[in-house]
Amino acid sequence: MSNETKDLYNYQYPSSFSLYEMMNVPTSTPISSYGNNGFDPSSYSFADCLQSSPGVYDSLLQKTFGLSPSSSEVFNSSMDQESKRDVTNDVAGETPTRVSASSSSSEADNPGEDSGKSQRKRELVGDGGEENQSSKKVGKTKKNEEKKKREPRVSFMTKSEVDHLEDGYRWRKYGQKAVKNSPYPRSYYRCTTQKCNVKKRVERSFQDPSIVITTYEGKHNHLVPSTLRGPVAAEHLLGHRGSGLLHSFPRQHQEFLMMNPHPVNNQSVGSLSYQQSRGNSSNYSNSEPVVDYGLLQDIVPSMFLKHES
DNA sequence: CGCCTTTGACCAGCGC
DNA sequence: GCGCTGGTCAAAGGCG
Repeated sequence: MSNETKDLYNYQYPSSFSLYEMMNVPTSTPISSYGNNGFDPSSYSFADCLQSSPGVYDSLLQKTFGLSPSSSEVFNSSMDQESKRDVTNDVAGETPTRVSASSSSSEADNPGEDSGKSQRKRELVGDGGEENQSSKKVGKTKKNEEKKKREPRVSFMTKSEVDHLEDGYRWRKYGQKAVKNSPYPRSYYRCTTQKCNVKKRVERSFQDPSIVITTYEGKHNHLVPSTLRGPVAAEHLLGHRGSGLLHSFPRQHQEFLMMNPHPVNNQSVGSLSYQQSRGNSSNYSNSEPVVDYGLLQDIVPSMFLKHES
């Protein structure tokens, strides 16, 4: 991998894209109708929204930076950075709910595999071979074999009394850690569906305990389980079948996204304006065939397609 | 009995 | 190299 990094948060995005457009939110729609969850798109930065979907993210990388998401480019999106950003930037005095996401080299080609770490662990526990005696030693050797790879991540900040938001999927908690500088622990969950390695972290903001920060990592490779714990059937909940990152989202966000299926008009939205003159957004002229719309269509179905026409 | 949470231990990455 | 921190494992126990 190269060491090149791109700061997508600080990148100067063209003003010809509206956050509302990307999220298919009618600008005239009052926030209160978004499911009463505090999910306010006007409070998001363009980059935040952009990165809320790896599909959007990848497409923009391609169009803006001319980079292929699957190439060797490395993006400056480590967990620490995003966590710090989420926690430190978003809470104090700002609109509480916000999304951010990051993407790095994906392991999506191996969705059913455990992480290298767990493989290593299993080898340790399993055969009891020569490696069984010194776990640390084994760890070092295994380390070189495969670098840790990260799935795309999406973070939400949601005002909620409960930590673990129902999203239609079944999760198993596999860890909990104390968070530095925070009295609230961080919980680690994994999708219980076999061969689905989607994970999520849930933590409470230490600055505003009413805010739950949920970070999803990976993409479900299956439908929403029919056996929901909640009273609402998953299919009904989501409104349509399919898989994708959208279905990793908390129900509130799904509802928010599903409630806004239509493209927006050209109204100005605070600092985020959707300009008529799309012609100057040459960066986004879709002369090249746009790659994977799977996630893209789930979240912002019309965004780039619209520009393609 | 199956599924889930809890929790201490372990490991990797990173900064100093 | 060392210490810190985030992330994960897996045994043990709880619960319906």
